[in-house]
Amino acid sequence: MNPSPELCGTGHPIDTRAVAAKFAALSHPARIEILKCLSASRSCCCGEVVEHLDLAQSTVSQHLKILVEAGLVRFTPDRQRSRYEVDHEALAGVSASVAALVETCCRTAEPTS
Amino acid sequence: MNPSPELCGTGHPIDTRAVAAKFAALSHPARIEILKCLSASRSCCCGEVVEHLDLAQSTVSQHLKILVEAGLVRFTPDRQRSRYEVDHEALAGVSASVAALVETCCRTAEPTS
DNA sequence: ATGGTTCATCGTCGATAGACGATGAACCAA
DNA sequence: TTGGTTCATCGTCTATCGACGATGAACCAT
Repeated sequence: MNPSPELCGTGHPIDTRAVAAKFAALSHPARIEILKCLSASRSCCCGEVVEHLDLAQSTVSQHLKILVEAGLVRFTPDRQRSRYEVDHEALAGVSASVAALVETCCRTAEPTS
Repeated sequence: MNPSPELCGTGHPIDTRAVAAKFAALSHPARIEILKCLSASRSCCCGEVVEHLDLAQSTVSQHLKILVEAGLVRFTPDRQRSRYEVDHEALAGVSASVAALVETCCRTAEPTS
């Protein structure tokens, strides 16, 4: 699957699997909606997200877990509530990864950097 | 699933489903590897990609199809070959979508950096 | 025409995703 | 203690993903 960590020889690594994992976490509409919901309220408990999403509580909980495991959302237990908030730095990191990927794919030859 | 096209009320739309679809296309390591391979050679036929990827030809063909359907790769039949090349603009569009999402998710908090 | 490439598609198969309801733990209020 | 919340987890079910080999179409060669 991944014969070499560096395929195109541009001198820019880009951890393929890690990047793909981030994308996978963002590849479901509900999870993007959750991100927007979380950011709109700065932080939410699970129940608040459920109100916005028209999905069962267990389903939302699963999506939240996926986002947390992907490192895009921070989780803080708060009494019987659960605080979820966007990890802005991590999200910015994804943005940077995408930008790097795009740059790699547009720099069709010379090993810069 | 998607009760309103605009959830967080920031005035920034972001088509959730479309963005999620783009991410889904990028959510597999092989497809990212293919993108890097394509960009490294400017354009490839299917067989060239197969050489790089250690996957069956039919599998690679499927991945290429997914990328084409997602609008990230352009396809041009060329005799018995098939030319595949990265759609740089589309890829840049994904990058912009991510940036917009990040911005949306950070606007309610402090703009640290 | 014949044979060799290249590639997309089909059918299959196992694994995973994504949805749900049910359940139980942890917490609060009375 | 009792009862009501909130939430994570479990078990289940269906649908899709991702892999493969086989097949056939389209295209060179000779």
